[in-house]
Amino acid sequence: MANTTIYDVAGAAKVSLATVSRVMNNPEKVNPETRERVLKVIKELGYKPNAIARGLASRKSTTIGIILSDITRASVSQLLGGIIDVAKKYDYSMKLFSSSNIQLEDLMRNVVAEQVDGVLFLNEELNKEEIEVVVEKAKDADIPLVLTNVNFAGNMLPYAIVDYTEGTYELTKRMIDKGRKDIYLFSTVRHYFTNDLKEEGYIKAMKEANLEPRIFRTSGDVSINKVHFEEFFKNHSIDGAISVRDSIAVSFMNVAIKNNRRVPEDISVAGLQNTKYALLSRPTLTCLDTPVYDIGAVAMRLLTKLMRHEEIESLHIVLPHSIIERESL
Amino acid sequence: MANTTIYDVAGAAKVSLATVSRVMNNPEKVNPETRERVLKVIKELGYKPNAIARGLASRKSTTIGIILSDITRASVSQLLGGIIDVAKKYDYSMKLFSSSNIQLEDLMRNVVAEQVDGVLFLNEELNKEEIEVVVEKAKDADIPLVLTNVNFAGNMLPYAIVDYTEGTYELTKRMIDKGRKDIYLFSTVRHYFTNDLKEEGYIKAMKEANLEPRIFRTSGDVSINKVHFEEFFKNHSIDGAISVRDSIAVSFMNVAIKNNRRVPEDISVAGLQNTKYALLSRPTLTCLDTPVYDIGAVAMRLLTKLMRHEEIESLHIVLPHSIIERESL
DNA sequence: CTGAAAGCGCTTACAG
DNA sequence: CTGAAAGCGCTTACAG
Repeated sequence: MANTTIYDVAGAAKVSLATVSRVMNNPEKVNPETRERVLKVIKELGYKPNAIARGLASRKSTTIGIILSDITRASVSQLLGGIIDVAKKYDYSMKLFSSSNIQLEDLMRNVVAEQVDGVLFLNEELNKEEIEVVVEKAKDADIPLVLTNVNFAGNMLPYAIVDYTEGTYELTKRMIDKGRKDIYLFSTVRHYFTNDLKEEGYIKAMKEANLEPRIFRTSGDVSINKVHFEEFFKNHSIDGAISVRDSIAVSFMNVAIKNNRRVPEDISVAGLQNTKYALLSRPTLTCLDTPVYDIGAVAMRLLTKLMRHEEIESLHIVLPHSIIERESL
Repeated sequence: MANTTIYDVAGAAKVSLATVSRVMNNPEKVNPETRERVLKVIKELGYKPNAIARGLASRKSTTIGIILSDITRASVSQLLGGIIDVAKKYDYSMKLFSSSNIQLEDLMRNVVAEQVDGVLFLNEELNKEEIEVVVEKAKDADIPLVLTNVNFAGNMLPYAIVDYTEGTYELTKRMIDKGRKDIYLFSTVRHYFTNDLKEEGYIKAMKEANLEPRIFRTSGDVSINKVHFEEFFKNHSIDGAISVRDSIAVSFMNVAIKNNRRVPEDISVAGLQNTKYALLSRPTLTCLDTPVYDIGAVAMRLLTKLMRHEEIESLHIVLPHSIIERESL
C-alpha cells in the first residue's frame, strides 16, 4: 500500500500542498475553516508527513543522535530511560551511534550525515583529547552537543552530571567518622570519567583525615574480581571498603564473609551507585545515590532548549546526590 | 561551516553529480580512472552523502526501527547490545521507538513516517491482539518486521527466541529429580510473553511428575517482594523455588535464609535468566541460561536478510539454552 | 562510460 | 489567507 502523501491530502481537501504544509507547521496562518477541512482530511487519511522529506526540506530532522559505547551497562540504560521519556515528550526521534570499534572522525561524519539536530554524548570511556575531537566535529557542523554523565576539567560545554567527587568525599568521610582507618577504594583497571572523579573524592577525604589513600583496581567481572579479593585478604588489613561499582562491593563482601570477616562489624562496605545489587546483597549495601535516570532526562531537556534556541538558565547542571544508609556501614 | 555536498565533489573532480553518485553506489559502472579521481576528492573533502537526501531519493533509509517499552530492563539492554553490534556490521542506523504511553496506531504511523527499512519488535508486554496491530501496520507499509525475544502461538512472523518453555521444563525436572516436591514458581503479577512460556514449562514438568503446580505472583520491586515472601513463609511449606527473574530468586533466598531455611539443603532455588545477580548471591544461583545478546544479534541479522531480499533458511530461529548449576540447587 | 533531467515529499519565501 | 515555484541533496532511468 502506497503511503498517503501531502498531495493526496491537498487533492482531497481541494487546497494546494502549501496550505496543507502550513496547517501542519503554521496553523495560525491558515483560515480556520480551511484549516478544519484540511485537518479532517488528514485524520481521515491517517496522513503523517514523511519525516525524511520534511527533514530534507526544512533542514531539521527532529532527531537527536545518542553516542554511547556499551549499552549493556546498567548506568547507560538508566540514562537512556530518562532520555527516551523526555525525547518523547518533545517529539524528538532518537538515533543510536555506537562509538566502539570505529574511528571517531568516521563516527562523527556519520552523525553529521544522518543530519541530527543535536547530540547527547554518553560515552565516559573516552579521554579528554578524544572527546575534543567529537566536540570539534559537532561544532563544525553546528550541532549542539550535551555531555551526559560525563565531563572534564575546564569544560565549557553543556553537561548534566552529578558531583561524584563530592559525593564520594562525603561517603568516605562518613566511614572515617565511624572510626574506620584502613579504608580501601575499589576501582576499575580501566579508567572511566566518573570513576576518576570518585577516586579524587576518596583521596581528598582520606588525606584530610591523615589517612593513607589506597586504591585497589580490579575488574567488573565477578569471576575475576573474586580471585583478586581472595588474594587481597592474604596480605592486606582492611576495615573499610568503598567501591566505584555496587557489584564489585557485593562481590567483595561475599569474599570477605567467606574469609570470616563480619560486615559491618569488622569491615564497613559501601557502593557508589545504588543499583539493585545493593538491595539484594546480605547485608544490604550502603550507597551513594546518584540519580542517573534524571541525568539523562535533564540532559535531553537541556538539548531541546539548545536545539530550539530557548533561553537557558545554565549550561552546566549538577544534580543532587545523597547517601543511603543500609546494613553494610 | 556548510557541509560538503555532492555538488562540491562533482565540481572539484570535474564530473557531473551523477557520476559522483555512481561512484558511491555503483562503482563498477564508472571508469576506473574517473572513479579514482572522484574517490580522491571524496577523501580530501571528507565527503559523506547526506543520509536524509539519500533516503528520500532512493526510498531506502538504511535505518531500522527498534520498538521497545522499558529500556532499563537488563534483558532489553542485552538484546540491544546484540542488535547494535550486528547493525553496525551491516551499516544500518538504529532509531528507537518507545511503545509506552502511546496508541499503537500512532506509534506505527510514526515508525512508517520515519521511513525505516525494517523493524525489530522487542516489546514483550503486549498481548497477541496488540502485536497484531503492529504487524498489520508494518505489512501495510511493506516494512519487514522481526519479533525479537517475543513470539506468540500460531505465529507466522519471523522471530528469534529461546525455547523458554522447554528450558523451564528441564530445570523443573532437574529439581524434581533431586527429590523436591513442594516446588513453587515465582512469577510476576504483570504478564510477559517469556514469563508465560516459562510458566507453561513449569506446569508441564510438575504435572508429569504428579505434583501440584503452584505459581506465586509478586513484583520485581525488592521492597515489595520482600514483604510478600515474609508473608509467604508464614503459611506455606516449600522445598523448591524457581523464579522467572533472577533478582526475585535472590530476594526470596535472602528472606528464606533470614527465616532460618538453608539453601539448598532445605530449599532448592533456581533462576530463569542467568544474570549477574546469580553470581553475586550467597549461595550462588543455579540458572537456566538464555543467550539474550545472541537473540538480538540473530534477529538483526535476520532482518538484514529480509531487507536485502537475501535467501533465508528459516524465518524462525530458536537459540539453544542450557542449565548452569551453581550452589543453590 | 557519462551527463542532463526528472523526481523523492516536503518547506518556505514570494506574489497576489 | 492562499497558491505557484524553487529548492533541500541526493538517485536513477534515459540518452548519447
